[in-house]
Amino acid sequence: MAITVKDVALKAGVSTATVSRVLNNDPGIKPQTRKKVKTAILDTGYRMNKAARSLKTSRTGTIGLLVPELVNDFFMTVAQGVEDELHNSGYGMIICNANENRRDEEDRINLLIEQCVDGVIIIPASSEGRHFNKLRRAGIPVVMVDRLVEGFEADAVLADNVNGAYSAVAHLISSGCRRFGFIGGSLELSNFSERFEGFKRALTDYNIPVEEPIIKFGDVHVESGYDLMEELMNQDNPPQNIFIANYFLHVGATKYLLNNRETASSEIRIAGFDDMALSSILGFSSVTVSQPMREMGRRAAALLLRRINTKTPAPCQLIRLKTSLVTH
Amino acid sequence: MAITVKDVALKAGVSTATVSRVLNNDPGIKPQTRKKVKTAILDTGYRMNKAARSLKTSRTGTIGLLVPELVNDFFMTVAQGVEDELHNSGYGMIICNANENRRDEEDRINLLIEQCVDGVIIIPASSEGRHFNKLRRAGIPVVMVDRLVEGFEADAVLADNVNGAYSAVAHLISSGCRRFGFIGGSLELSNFSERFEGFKRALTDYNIPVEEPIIKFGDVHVESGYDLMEELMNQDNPPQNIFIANYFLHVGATKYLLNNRETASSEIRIAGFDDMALSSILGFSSVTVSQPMREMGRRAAALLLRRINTKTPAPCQLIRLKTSLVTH
DNA sequence: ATACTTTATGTAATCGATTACAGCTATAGC
DNA sequence: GCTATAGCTGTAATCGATTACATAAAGTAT
Repeated sequence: MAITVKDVALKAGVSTATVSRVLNNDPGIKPQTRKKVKTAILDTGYRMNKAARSLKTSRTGTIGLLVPELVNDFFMTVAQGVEDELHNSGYGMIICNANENRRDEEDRINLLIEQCVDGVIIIPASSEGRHFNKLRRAGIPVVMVDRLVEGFEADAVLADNVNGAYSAVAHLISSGCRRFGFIGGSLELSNFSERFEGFKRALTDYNIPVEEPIIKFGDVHVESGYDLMEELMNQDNPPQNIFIANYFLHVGATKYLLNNRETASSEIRIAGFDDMALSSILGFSSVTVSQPMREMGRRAAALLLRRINTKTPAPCQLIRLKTSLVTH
Repeated sequence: MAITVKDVALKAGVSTATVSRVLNNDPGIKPQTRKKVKTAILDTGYRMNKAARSLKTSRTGTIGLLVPELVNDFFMTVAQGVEDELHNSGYGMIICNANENRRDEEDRINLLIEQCVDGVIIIPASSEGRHFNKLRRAGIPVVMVDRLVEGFEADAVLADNVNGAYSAVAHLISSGCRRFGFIGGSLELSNFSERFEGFKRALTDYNIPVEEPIIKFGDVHVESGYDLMEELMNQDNPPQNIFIANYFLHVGATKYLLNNRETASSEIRIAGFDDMALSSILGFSSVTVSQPMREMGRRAAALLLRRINTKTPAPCQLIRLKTSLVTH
C-alpha cells in the first residue's frame, strides 16, 4: 500500500540505488537524473520509512530527552532549547517523563535504548546515576543538564549556580539587608548544594553569620516551599530576607505569605532562583536569578550532536553558563 | 556488535523464530523452551531492535503528541495524562512542538508520519486543520484534544466549555455581581467560542445585558491578557467583574492589576478558566473553572489505542468531560 | 497398527532503504 | 585508435525481527 523507493524508481526510470542517493543528497548524481527523481518523489507522494533506514544505518535521527516531570516550566524551557537546536539539524526528539522516581527513570532509559535513539539528554531526577551506565554500554552518547549525579560521568551543561546565588544575596545585602533565611532542595542535588554554597559565601564575604535554624531544606516543590516558609515564620525572630533556591519553592513560599498576611511582616524580601513568566507577579519577590534555560537546552543539544557525529571519544566536557540578575 | 535474536537463538539452542515467539508472548511454546529462551535473553543482555520490528510489522509502539507549545502547564498536564495511559499499554510517546504556527505544525506532522507512529493526539494550534488529512491518508488514527478544527474530522476529547463558563459566571452573579467584562481568545478557536457562549448564556438567563465595549478578544497569552485588561480598565465605567477565558490571559490580566494598584479598584473579582498550581495565589481571583486536564489526556490516549487496535472504522466519537468550580 | 489431528519448532522469505561493488559511458591522454 | 580514468548508475546483499509455511513429533480415534 505504502509508496517505497521501488515505486519512485519505477516512475523515474532509475534504480532504487539512485533514488536513495538522491534522498541522501549524495554528490555525483547527474542534475537531470536528480530532477527526474525529485519530481517522481513529489508525484508519488513518497515518504521515507525511517524504520527501514534505521535498520540499515543504525541511526534513527531522534534523540531522547529525559526529564523528571513534564509540568514544569523550567524543564520544558530547556526542552524548547533542545528542540530549537535539534530541528535545525533535522533531528527529532522523544521526551520521556521520569515521574520524579528512579524506577520510572530507569524504565524510560530502557525505552530509549530500544527505540535506538542516537543520543540522550538527561535532567536527572535524583543524585544517583548508576543506571545511566546502560546507555554508555549501549554506545549511546549522553549529555546531562542542570545537575550532576554520582556514579555516572558525562558531558554536562550547568548554570553557574554558585555565582548566581552569590549575586542575588549580595544584591540584597548591598541594599541594606543583614539577616537571611535560606530555603532550598536537598543538598544531595548538585544544583542546590552549589546554590547553598553561593549563599554562604556571600554571607561570609560580608561578615554575616550563617544561623543554622533559619536554613531550611526540603524537596523541590510548591508544597515544600509552603511548609518551609511556615516553619521559618513560626520561629522566634524570623528573618526578613530569604533566599529561595528554586522557582517552585518560591511559589509555595509566596503562597504561605499571602495566606498569612496578618502574621507575616510585609517587609519580607525574597531573592529567588529562576526567572519565570510569573516570577514578577509573585509578591515579596525583589530579585531573581535568571538561568539561561533555553540556551542550556541548545548547548546540550549541540554538544550531543557533536558527540554523535564524532566517533573519537574525547574527555567529558562541562559547560557552565552564566546567570543574570532580574530585579522586580 | 549488538546482540540479535540470532545470538539468543544460538545460546538457547533454538531457532530465531522461537526466540521471536517468546519475545512476543505467543502461546504454543513449551514452558521449558520458553524458559531456556528467557534465560538466554538475560544472559546475553539482548535488547530488541525496534527498527527491525517496525519494518516488518509496520507498528512502532509509539504515538505522537502534537502540542502548540511545550512551556504550558495546560498542555503538559494533558501530556501527563496521555503518558499515564500509554505507558500502561507499553506504548511510547513522541512529543512535538508546533510552535504556535501552522507551518511548524505541518512540519511536525510530516515528522510523525516518517517516524511511523501508530497514532497521533493533537491539540491544534489554530482553527484550521486541513493539513491533518495527511495523517488520515497515511492511515494513522488521530484524536483531537481541547479544540476542534475546520476541514478535518476526528475523534475528540473536549471539556464542557459552555457549562464551565456558565457556572463560573452564574456563581459570581449569585454572589451579587451584576456587570461583567469578558476577556478571551479568538472566537475562531472552538474552545473560546464555547466559553463565550456559556458566558453570554449566563448573562441572558439572569437578565443582564451583554455590553459590547467590555468584551475583549485577543490571543491566548500572558501579554494579551495584560493588554486587554488595560483596555478594559481604561474605559469609562469599567466592569468590576471579569470572566477570563484561559489561564494565561488570567495571569496577564492579574499582572496589569498588580502593576496598577492605584488606578484599579481593589473590588475587582475575576472568574478564570483553568485551575492551575498558581491560580490560587493570583490576587482578585475569586473562582476558577477546573478542567480535568489529566483525565482528558488519559481518555484521548485510551480512545486512540482503541482505534489503533480495531481496524473497523467507526464513526467519529466526541467525548465531553465535565468541569468543576474551584473557589479561592 | 493406521490415519488423522494437534502441538511445537524450524526454514526461509520478507519488510524498505542503504551501499559495496560492478559495469557502463564518455572523455582524456598518448 | 586504444587504454586509462573519472563519472554515473545499476545489481544485489544486507540490516534484525516476524511469520507463512513446512516439518516433525506426539497424541487420538478407529
